[in-house]
Amino acid sequence: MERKCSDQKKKRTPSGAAVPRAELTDALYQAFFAEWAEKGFAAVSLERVAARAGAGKAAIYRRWSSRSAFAAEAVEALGLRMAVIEDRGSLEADVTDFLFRLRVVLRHPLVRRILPDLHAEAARSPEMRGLNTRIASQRRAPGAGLLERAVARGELPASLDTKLALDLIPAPLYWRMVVLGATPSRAEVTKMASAVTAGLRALA
Amino acid sequence: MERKCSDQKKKRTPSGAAVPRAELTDALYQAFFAEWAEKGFAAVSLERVAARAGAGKAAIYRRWSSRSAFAAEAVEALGLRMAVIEDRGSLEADVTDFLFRLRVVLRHPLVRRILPDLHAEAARSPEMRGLNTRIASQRRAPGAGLLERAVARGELPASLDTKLALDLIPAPLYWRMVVLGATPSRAEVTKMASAVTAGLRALA
DNA sequence: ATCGGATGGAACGGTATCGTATCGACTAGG
DNA sequence: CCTAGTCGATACGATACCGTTCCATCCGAT
Repeated sequence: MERKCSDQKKKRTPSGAAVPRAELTDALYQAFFAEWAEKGFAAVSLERVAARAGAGKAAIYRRWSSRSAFAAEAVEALGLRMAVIEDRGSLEADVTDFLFRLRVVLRHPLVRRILPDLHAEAARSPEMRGLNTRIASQRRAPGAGLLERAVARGELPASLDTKLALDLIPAPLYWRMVVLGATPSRAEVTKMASAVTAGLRALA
Repeated sequence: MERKCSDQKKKRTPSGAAVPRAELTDALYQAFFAEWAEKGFAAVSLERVAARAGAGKAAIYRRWSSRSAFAAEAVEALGLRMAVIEDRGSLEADVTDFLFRLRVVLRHPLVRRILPDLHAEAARSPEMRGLNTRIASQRRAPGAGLLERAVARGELPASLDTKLALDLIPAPLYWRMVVLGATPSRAEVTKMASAVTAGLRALA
Protein backbone atom coordinates (compact mmCIF):
# COMPACT_ATOMS: atom_id res chain seq x y z
CA MET A 1 0.00 0.00 0.00
CA GLU A 2 1.71 3.08 -1.30
CA ARG A 3 1.88 6.40 0.39
CA LYS A 4 -0.93 8.52 -0.93
CA CYS A 5 -1.37 12.13 -0.15
CA SER A 6 -3.03 14.98 -1.92
CA ASP A 7 -0.22 16.94 -3.49
CA GLN A 8 -2.50 19.71 -4.57
CA LYS A 9 -0.86 22.43 -2.57
CA LYS A 10 2.12 20.49 -1.31
CA LYS A 11 5.37 22.12 -2.36
CA ARG A 12 7.13 18.79 -2.64
CA THR A 13 10.33 20.58 -1.73
CA PRO A 14 12.49 20.83 -4.86
CA SER A 15 15.36 21.60 -2.60
CA GLY A 16 14.88 18.72 -0.33
CA ALA A 17 13.33 17.83 2.89
CA ALA A 18 10.48 17.23 5.26
CA VAL A 19 8.01 14.88 3.68
CA PRO A 20 4.84 13.95 5.54
CA ARG A 21 5.34 10.71 7.37
CA ALA A 22 3.62 7.88 5.56
CA GLU A 23 3.02 5.95 8.76
CA LEU A 24 1.11 8.89 10.16
CA THR A 25 -0.98 9.14 7.02
CA ASP A 26 -1.96 5.52 7.41
CA ALA A 27 -2.69 5.99 11.08
CA LEU A 28 -5.00 8.84 10.12
CA TYR A 29 -6.83 6.64 7.62
CA GLN A 30 -7.23 3.94 10.20
CA ALA A 31 -8.48 6.35 12.83
CA PHE A 32 -10.91 7.80 10.34
CA PHE A 33 -12.44 4.41 9.68
CA ALA A 34 -12.62 3.58 13.34
CA GLU A 35 -14.49 6.81 14.01
CA TRP A 36 -16.67 6.26 10.99
CA ALA A 37 -17.70 2.81 12.11
CA GLU A 38 -18.31 4.03 15.62
CA LYS A 39 -20.29 7.20 15.05
CA GLY A 40 -21.41 7.18 11.45
CA PHE A 41 -20.04 9.10 8.51
CA ALA A 42 -21.83 12.35 9.18
CA ALA A 43 -20.69 12.41 12.78
CA VAL A 44 -17.00 11.89 12.18
CA SER A 45 -15.09 14.60 13.97
CA LEU A 46 -11.71 15.36 12.50
CA GLU A 47 -10.65 16.46 15.93
CA ARG A 48 -11.27 13.01 17.34
CA VAL A 49 -9.68 11.35 14.33
CA ALA A 50 -6.49 13.30 14.91
CA ALA A 51 -6.50 12.57 18.61
CA ARG A 52 -7.09 8.89 17.97
CA ALA A 53 -4.14 8.80 15.59
CA GLY A 54 -2.04 10.57 18.19
CA ALA A 55 -1.69 13.59 15.97
CA GLY A 56 -2.71 17.22 15.88
CA LYS A 57 -5.52 18.51 13.72
CA ALA A 58 -2.95 20.34 11.64
CA ALA A 59 -1.60 17.01 10.45
CA ILE A 60 -4.94 16.43 8.75
CA TYR A 61 -5.46 19.86 7.30
CA ARG A 62 -1.92 19.83 6.00
CA ARG A 63 -2.69 16.72 3.95
CA TRP A 64 -6.22 17.22 2.74
CA SER A 65 -8.18 20.27 1.83
CA SER A 66 -11.57 19.11 3.02
CA ARG A 67 -13.36 16.38 4.88
CA SER A 68 -14.66 14.82 1.70
CA ALA A 69 -11.21 14.79 0.14
CA PHE A 70 -9.98 13.01 3.21
CA ALA A 71 -12.84 10.54 3.12
CA ALA A 72 -12.37 9.86 -0.57
CA GLU A 73 -8.69 9.10 -0.29
CA ALA A 74 -9.26 7.03 2.80
CA VAL A 75 -11.81 4.85 1.06
CA GLU A 76 -9.61 4.41 -1.97
CA ALA A 77 -6.65 3.58 0.21
CA LEU A 78 -8.73 0.99 1.98
CA GLY A 79 -8.56 -0.97 -1.24
CA LEU A 80 -11.58 -3.19 -0.90
CA ARG A 81 -10.59 -4.82 -4.15
CA MET A 82 -11.06 -8.53 -3.69
CA ALA A 83 -8.45 -10.80 -5.09
CA VAL A 84 -9.27 -12.35 -8.42
CA ILE A 85 -10.66 -15.79 -7.95
CA GLU A 86 -8.84 -18.71 -9.42
CA ASP A 87 -10.64 -21.25 -11.53
CA ARG A 88 -12.26 -23.92 -9.37
CA GLY A 89 -13.39 -25.98 -12.35
CA SER A 90 -17.11 -25.27 -12.50
CA LEU A 91 -19.47 -22.34 -12.29
CA GLU A 92 -20.99 -23.51 -9.03
CA ALA A 93 -17.59 -24.06 -7.45
CA ASP A 94 -16.49 -20.60 -8.57
CA VAL A 95 -19.63 -19.00 -7.16
CA THR A 96 -19.21 -20.86 -3.90
CA ASP A 97 -15.64 -19.68 -3.63
CA PHE A 98 -16.69 -16.13 -4.38
CA LEU A 99 -19.37 -16.15 -1.72
CA PHE A 100 -17.02 -17.53 0.90
CA ARG A 101 -14.56 -14.76 0.17
CA LEU A 102 -17.30 -12.17 0.29
CA ARG A 103 -18.40 -13.63 3.61
CA VAL A 104 -14.93 -13.09 5.01
CA VAL A 105 -15.01 -9.44 3.96
CA LEU A 106 -18.49 -8.80 5.29
CA ARG A 107 -17.66 -10.37 8.64
CA HIS A 108 -15.36 -7.49 9.48
CA PRO A 109 -17.40 -5.24 11.75
CA LEU A 110 -15.86 -2.16 10.20
CA VAL A 111 -17.00 -3.16 6.73
CA ARG A 112 -20.48 -4.05 7.89
CA ARG A 113 -20.91 -0.63 9.40
CA ILE A 114 -19.18 1.44 6.80
CA LEU A 115 -20.60 -0.05 3.60
CA PRO A 116 -24.24 0.86 4.17
CA ASP A 117 -23.22 4.30 5.34
CA LEU A 118 -21.29 4.70 2.13
CA HIS A 119 -24.31 3.75 0.06
CA ALA A 120 -26.53 6.16 1.92
CA GLU A 121 -23.99 8.91 1.47
CA ALA A 122 -23.72 8.06 -2.22
CA ALA A 123 -27.41 8.81 -2.57
CA ARG A 124 -26.77 12.20 -0.99
CA SER A 125 -23.65 13.66 -2.52
CA PRO A 126 -22.40 13.28 -6.09
CA GLU A 127 -18.88 13.11 -4.73
CA MET A 128 -19.59 9.99 -2.71
CA ARG A 129 -21.62 8.59 -5.56
CA GLY A 130 -18.58 8.74 -7.82
CA LEU A 131 -16.51 7.10 -5.16
CA ASN A 132 -19.10 4.38 -4.72
CA THR A 133 -19.31 3.59 -8.41
CA ARG A 134 -15.54 3.42 -8.59
CA ILE A 135 -15.50 0.89 -5.78
CA ALA A 136 -18.34 -0.98 -7.44
CA SER A 137 -16.40 -1.33 -10.66
CA GLN A 138 -13.37 -2.63 -8.77
CA ARG A 139 -15.64 -5.09 -7.08
CA ARG A 140 -17.08 -6.14 -10.40
CA ALA A 141 -13.80 -7.51 -11.76
CA PRO A 142 -13.64 -10.91 -10.04
CA GLY A 143 -17.30 -11.62 -10.72
CA ALA A 144 -16.87 -10.75 -14.37
CA GLY A 145 -13.92 -13.13 -14.64
CA LEU A 146 -16.00 -15.84 -13.07
CA LEU A 147 -18.73 -15.35 -15.68
CA GLU A 148 -16.29 -15.32 -18.58
CA ARG A 149 -14.87 -18.63 -17.50
CA ALA A 150 -18.35 -20.12 -17.28
CA VAL A 151 -19.11 -18.92 -20.80
CA ALA A 152 -15.83 -20.40 -22.01
CA ARG A 153 -16.74 -23.69 -20.39
CA GLY A 154 -20.12 -23.63 -22.08
CA GLU A 155 -21.96 -23.51 -18.75
CA LEU A 156 -23.46 -20.16 -19.60
CA PRO A 157 -24.42 -18.76 -23.00
CA ALA A 158 -22.46 -15.87 -24.47
CA SER A 159 -25.73 -13.96 -24.69
CA LEU A 160 -25.81 -13.75 -20.90
CA ASP A 161 -26.98 -10.46 -19.41
CA THR A 162 -23.78 -9.72 -17.54
CA LYS A 163 -25.04 -6.79 -15.54
CA LEU A 164 -27.96 -8.73 -14.19
CA ALA A 165 -25.76 -11.71 -13.47
CA LEU A 166 -23.37 -9.56 -11.49
CA ASP A 167 -26.29 -8.36 -9.38
CA LEU A 168 -27.45 -11.87 -8.75
CA ILE A 169 -24.21 -13.27 -7.37
CA PRO A 170 -23.37 -11.13 -4.34
CA ALA A 171 -26.82 -9.80 -3.54
CA PRO A 172 -28.31 -12.56 -1.36
CA LEU A 173 -25.25 -12.76 0.87
CA TYR A 174 -25.06 -9.00 1.16
CA TRP A 175 -28.71 -8.90 2.05
CA ARG A 176 -28.34 -11.50 4.74
CA MET A 177 -25.25 -10.02 6.31
CA VAL A 178 -25.60 -6.27 5.93
CA VAL A 179 -29.34 -5.73 5.76
CA LEU A 180 -30.36 -8.43 8.24
CA GLY A 181 -27.11 -8.33 10.18
CA ALA A 182 -26.69 -12.09 10.43
CA THR A 183 -23.80 -14.26 9.33
CA PRO A 184 -24.90 -17.43 7.52
CA SER A 185 -23.29 -20.74 8.32
CA ARG A 186 -20.95 -22.33 5.81
CA ALA A 187 -23.66 -24.80 4.88
CA GLU A 188 -26.07 -21.97 4.19
CA VAL A 189 -23.52 -20.23 1.99
CA THR A 190 -23.09 -23.41 0.00
CA LYS A 191 -26.83 -23.70 -0.48
CA MET A 192 -27.01 -20.06 -1.44
CA ALA A 193 -24.31 -20.63 -4.04
CA SER A 194 -26.25 -23.45 -5.65
CA ALA A 195 -29.40 -21.37 -5.81
CA VAL A 196 -27.49 -18.44 -7.29
CA THR A 197 -25.94 -20.72 -9.87
CA ALA A 198 -29.35 -21.96 -10.90
CA GLY A 199 -30.49 -18.38 -11.20
CA LEU A 200 -27.55 -17.59 -13.45
CA ARG A 201 -28.36 -20.52 -15.70
CA ALA A 202 -31.93 -19.31 -15.92
CA LEU A 203 -30.79 -15.90 -17.11
CA ALA A 204 -29.92 -17.40 -20.46
CA MET B 1 -52.38 6.13 10.28
CA GLU B 2 -53.30 6.59 13.91
CA ARG B 3 -52.03 9.25 16.21
CA LYS B 4 -49.07 7.86 18.06
CA CYS B 5 -47.35 9.60 20.84
CA SER B 6 -45.35 8.41 23.75
CA ASP B 7 -47.65 8.67 26.73
CA GLN B 8 -44.88 7.85 29.14
CA LYS B 9 -45.07 11.03 31.13
CA LYS B 10 -48.14 12.50 29.55
CA LYS B 11 -50.78 13.13 32.20
CA ARG B 12 -53.62 12.54 29.79
CA THR B 13 -55.68 14.88 31.96
CA PRO B 14 -58.27 12.81 33.74
CA SER B 15 -60.24 15.95 34.17
CA GLY B 16 -60.21 16.74 30.55
CA ALA B 17 -58.14 18.78 28.24
CA ALA B 18 -55.01 19.70 26.36
CA VAL B 19 -53.96 16.92 24.02
CA PRO B 20 -50.93 17.27 21.73
CA ARG B 21 -51.99 18.09 18.24
CA ALA B 22 -51.81 14.99 16.09
CA GLU B 23 -51.18 16.98 12.94
CA LEU B 24 -48.08 18.48 14.48
CA THR B 25 -46.86 15.08 15.57
CA ASP B 26 -47.12 13.89 11.99
CA ALA B 27 -45.42 17.00 10.73
CA LEU B 28 -42.56 16.27 13.11
CA TYR B 29 -42.23 12.73 11.77
CA GLN B 30 -42.19 14.01 8.25
CA ALA B 31 -39.62 16.68 9.03
CA PHE B 32 -37.47 14.11 10.79
CA PHE B 33 -37.37 11.92 7.71
CA ALA B 34 -36.64 14.83 5.45
CA GLU B 35 -33.70 15.82 7.62
CA TRP B 36 -32.56 12.24 7.88
CA ALA B 37 -32.53 11.79 4.13
CA GLU B 38 -30.75 15.07 3.64
CA LYS B 39 -28.02 14.91 6.24
CA GLY B 40 -27.81 11.34 7.45
CA PHE B 41 -29.08 9.85 10.66
CA ALA B 42 -26.19 10.86 12.86
CA ALA B 43 -26.43 14.46 11.71
CA VAL B 44 -30.11 14.97 12.30
CA SER B 45 -30.57 18.07 14.39
CA LEU B 46 -33.73 18.16 16.42
CA GLU B 47 -33.56 21.91 16.21
CA ARG B 48 -33.81 21.83 12.42
CA VAL B 49 -36.50 19.16 12.57
CA ALA B 50 -38.61 21.36 14.79
CA ALA B 51 -38.01 24.40 12.64
CA ARG B 52 -38.87 22.47 9.51
CA ALA B 53 -42.12 21.35 11.07
CA GLY B 54 -42.84 24.93 12.07
CA ALA B 55 -42.63 24.10 15.74
CA GLY B 56 -40.44 24.72 18.74
CA LYS B 57 -37.99 22.23 20.15
CA ALA B 58 -40.17 21.83 23.20
CA ALA B 59 -42.80 20.26 20.99
CA ILE B 60 -40.34 17.43 20.43
CA TYR B 61 -39.03 17.04 23.94
CA ARG B 62 -42.52 17.04 25.32
CA ARG B 63 -43.46 14.10 23.13
CA TRP B 64 -40.35 11.94 23.26
CA SER B 65 -37.75 11.45 25.90
CA SER B 66 -34.75 11.02 23.61
CA ARG B 67 -33.61 11.22 20.07
CA SER B 68 -33.68 7.46 19.64
CA ALA B 69 -37.19 7.22 21.04
CA PHE B 70 -38.21 9.81 18.51
CA ALA B 71 -36.46 7.96 15.72
CA ALA B 72 -37.96 4.64 16.70
CA GLU B 73 -41.53 5.90 16.74
CA ALA B 74 -40.99 7.80 13.54
CA VAL B 75 -39.80 4.69 11.74
CA GLU B 76 -42.64 2.62 13.07
CA ALA B 77 -45.13 5.30 12.13
CA LEU B 78 -43.71 5.34 8.64
CA GLY B 79 -45.19 1.92 8.25
CA LEU B 80 -43.05 0.45 5.53
CA ARG B 81 -45.21 -2.66 5.66
CA MET B 82 -45.89 -3.64 2.09
CA ALA B 83 -49.35 -4.76 1.22
CA VAL B 84 -49.83 -8.48 1.04
CA ILE B 85 -49.59 -9.68 -2.50
CA GLU B 86 -52.56 -11.32 -4.04
CA ASP B 87 -52.21 -14.61 -5.81
CA ARG B 88 -51.15 -14.14 -9.43
CA GLY B 89 -51.46 -17.82 -10.26
CA SER B 90 -47.86 -18.96 -10.41
CA LEU B 91 -44.65 -18.59 -8.44
CA GLU B 92 -42.95 -16.60 -11.14
CA ALA B 93 -45.89 -14.26 -11.53
CA ASP B 94 -45.98 -13.74 -7.77
CA VAL B 95 -42.27 -13.02 -7.63
CA THR B 96 -42.55 -10.60 -10.53
CA ASP B 97 -45.36 -8.80 -8.81
CA PHE B 98 -43.39 -8.64 -5.59
CA LEU B 99 -40.35 -7.18 -7.30
CA PHE B 100 -42.39 -4.54 -9.08
CA ARG B 101 -43.87 -3.47 -5.79
CA LEU B 102 -40.48 -3.41 -4.16
CA ARG B 103 -39.22 -1.32 -7.04
CA VAL B 104 -41.92 1.24 -6.39
CA VAL B 105 -40.87 1.48 -2.75
CA LEU B 106 -37.16 1.72 -3.49
CA ARG B 107 -37.72 4.44 -6.06
CA HIS B 108 -38.68 6.89 -3.36
CA PRO B 109 -35.55 8.96 -2.77
CA LEU B 110 -36.27 9.12 0.94
CA VAL B 111 -36.34 5.34 1.24
CA ARG B 112 -33.21 4.92 -0.79
CA ARG B 113 -31.31 7.22 1.52
CA ILE B 114 -32.80 6.17 4.79
CA LEU B 115 -32.69 2.39 4.48
CA PRO B 116 -28.92 1.98 4.24
CA ASP B 117 -28.46 4.47 7.03
CA LEU B 118 -30.81 2.41 9.13
CA HIS B 119 -28.81 -0.74 8.47
CA ALA B 120 -25.56 0.97 9.35
CA GLU B 121 -27.06 2.30 12.53
CA ALA B 122 -28.43 -1.14 13.35
CA ALA B 123 -24.88 -2.42 13.37
CA ARG B 124 -23.99 0.31 15.86
CA SER B 125 -26.71 0.47 18.45
CA PRO B 126 -28.78 -2.40 19.85
CA GLU B 127 -31.75 -0.08 19.92
CA MET B 128 -31.69 0.46 16.18
CA ARG B 129 -30.94 -3.19 15.65
CA GLY B 130 -34.18 -4.10 17.38
CA LEU B 131 -36.02 -1.62 15.27
CA ASN B 132 -34.45 -3.00 12.12
CA THR B 133 -35.35 -6.58 12.91
CA ARG B 134 -38.90 -5.54 13.66
CA ILE B 135 -39.13 -3.88 10.28
CA ALA B 136 -37.52 -6.91 8.69
CA SER B 137 -40.14 -9.22 10.13
CA GLN B 138 -42.92 -6.97 8.87
CA ARG B 139 -41.30 -7.06 5.50
CA ARG B 140 -41.05 -10.81 5.62
CA ALA B 141 -44.80 -11.37 5.69
CA PRO B 142 -45.70 -10.91 2.02
CA GLY B 143 -42.72 -12.97 0.86
CA ALA B 144 -43.64 -15.77 3.24
CA GLY B 145 -47.18 -15.81 1.91
CA LEU B 146 -45.84 -16.01 -1.61
CA LEU B 147 -43.75 -19.04 -0.70
CA GLU B 148 -46.61 -20.77 1.08
CA ARG B 149 -48.78 -20.45 -1.98
CA ALA B 150 -46.04 -21.89 -4.17
CA VAL B 151 -45.72 -24.86 -1.82
CA ALA B 152 -49.49 -25.32 -1.88
CA ARG B 153 -49.41 -25.28 -5.67
CA GLY B 154 -46.66 -27.88 -5.66
CA GLU B 155 -44.20 -25.53 -7.36
CA LEU B 156 -41.89 -25.66 -4.38
CA PRO B 157 -41.29 -28.53 -1.94
CA ALA B 158 -42.46 -28.23 1.64
CA SER B 159 -38.88 -28.87 2.71
CA LEU B 160 -37.89 -25.49 1.32
CA ASP B 161 -35.40 -23.47 3.33
CA THR B 162 -37.68 -20.51 3.91
CA LYS B 163 -35.10 -18.20 5.42
CA LEU B 164 -32.76 -18.61 2.50
CA ALA B 165 -35.62 -18.23 0.04
CA LEU B 166 -36.66 -14.97 1.66
CA ASP B 167 -33.12 -13.69 1.21
CA LEU B 168 -33.08 -14.68 -2.41
CA ILE B 169 -36.20 -12.84 -3.50
CA PRO B 170 -35.61 -9.18 -2.66
CA ALA B 171 -31.80 -9.18 -2.61
CA PRO B 172 -30.89 -8.64 -6.27
CA LEU B 173 -33.26 -5.73 -6.68
CA TYR B 174 -32.12 -4.18 -3.42
CA TRP B 175 -28.53 -4.57 -4.52
CA ARG B 176 -29.16 -2.91 -7.85
CA MET B 177 -31.15 -0.02 -6.49
CA VAL B 178 -29.67 0.75 -3.10
CA VAL B 179 -26.10 -0.46 -3.38
CA LEU B 180 -25.51 0.52 -6.99
CA GLY B 181 -28.03 3.34 -6.98
CA ALA B 182 -29.60 2.46 -10.34
CA THR B 183 -33.22 1.75 -11.16
CA PRO B 184 -33.66 -1.25 -13.47
CA SER B 185 -36.06 -1.11 -16.37
CA ARG B 186 -39.29 -3.05 -16.22
CA ALA B 187 -37.85 -5.61 -18.62
CA GLU B 188 -34.86 -6.09 -16.36
CA VAL B 189 -37.09 -6.62 -13.36
CA THR B 190 -38.98 -9.29 -15.26
CA LYS B 191 -35.76 -11.04 -16.15
CA MET B 192 -34.60 -10.76 -12.56
CA ALA B 193 -37.82 -12.34 -11.40
CA SER B 194 -37.36 -15.33 -13.67
CA ALA B 195 -33.80 -15.84 -12.45
CA VAL B 196 -34.90 -15.56 -8.84
CA THR B 197 -37.65 -18.06 -9.44
CA ALA B 198 -35.16 -20.52 -10.89
CA GLY B 199 -32.99 -19.98 -7.83
CA LEU B 200 -35.93 -20.75 -5.56
CA ARG B 201 -36.65 -23.96 -7.41
CA ALA B 202 -33.02 -24.95 -7.04
CA LEU B 203 -33.21 -24.50 -3.27
CA ALA B 204 -35.26 -27.68 -3.00
C1' DA C 1 -67.71 33.23 31.65
C1' DT C 2 -63.96 31.67 34.19
C1' DC C 3 -60.09 29.00 35.43
C1' DG C 4 -56.61 25.26 35.33
C1' DG C 5 -53.39 23.21 32.74
C1' DA C 6 -51.04 21.87 28.80
C1' DT C 7 -49.31 23.96 24.54
C1' DG C 8 -46.14 26.23 21.15
C1' DG C 9 -42.41 29.36 20.71
C1' DA C 10 -38.35 31.68 22.16
C1' DA C 11 -34.36 32.50 25.00
C1' DC C 12 -30.49 30.65 27.87
C1' DG C 13 -26.09 28.61 29.25
C1' DG C 14 -23.10 24.86 28.11
C1' DT C 15 -20.62 21.98 24.98
C1' DA C 16 -18.49 20.37 20.76
C1' DT C 17 -16.58 21.00 16.38
C1' DC C 18 -14.96 23.69 12.75
C1' DG C 19 -11.03 25.69 10.07
C1' DT C 20 -7.08 28.70 10.89
C1' DA C 21 -3.02 30.42 13.00
C1' DT C 22 0.99 30.03 15.77
C1' DC C 23 4.39 27.98 18.70
C1' DG C 24 8.92 25.42 19.76
C1' DA C 25 11.00 20.97 18.58
C1' DC C 26 12.70 17.90 15.37
C1' DT C 27 14.54 15.96 10.90
C1' DA C 28 16.93 15.65 6.65
C1' DG C 29 18.86 17.40 2.45
C1' DG C 30 22.32 20.81 0.74
C1' DC D 1 25.86 23.95 9.90
C1' DC D 2 21.58 25.81 7.90
C1' DT D 3 17.35 25.93 6.10
C1' DA D 4 12.89 24.27 4.69
C1' DG D 5 9.23 21.91 6.14
C1' DT D 6 6.74 18.62 9.07
C1' DC D 7 5.61 17.36 13.78
C1' DG D 8 2.39 17.70 18.14
C1' DA D 9 0.19 20.98 20.66
C1' DT D 10 -2.53 24.87 21.80
C1' DA D 11 -5.41 28.87 21.19
C1' DC D 12 -8.80 31.33 18.64
C1' DG D 13 -13.46 33.14 17.05
C1' DA D 14 -17.39 31.34 14.86
C1' DT D 15 -21.09 28.30 14.49
C1' DA D 16 -24.43 24.77 15.60
C1' DC D 17 -26.88 21.86 18.82
C1' DC D 18 -28.17 20.26 23.07
C1' DG D 19 -31.55 20.01 26.82
C1' DT D 20 -33.92 23.12 29.94
C1' DT D 21 -36.62 26.91 31.43
C1' DC D 22 -39.78 30.48 30.94
C1' DC D 23 -43.83 32.75 29.18
C1' DA D 24 -48.05 34.09 26.81
C1' DT D 25 -51.73 31.61 24.57
C1' DC D 26 -55.49 28.69 23.89
C1' DC D 27 -58.77 24.95 24.99
C1' DG D 28 -61.98 22.37 27.53
C1' DA D 29 -64.36 21.53 31.70
C1' DT D 30 -67.08 23.51 35.28
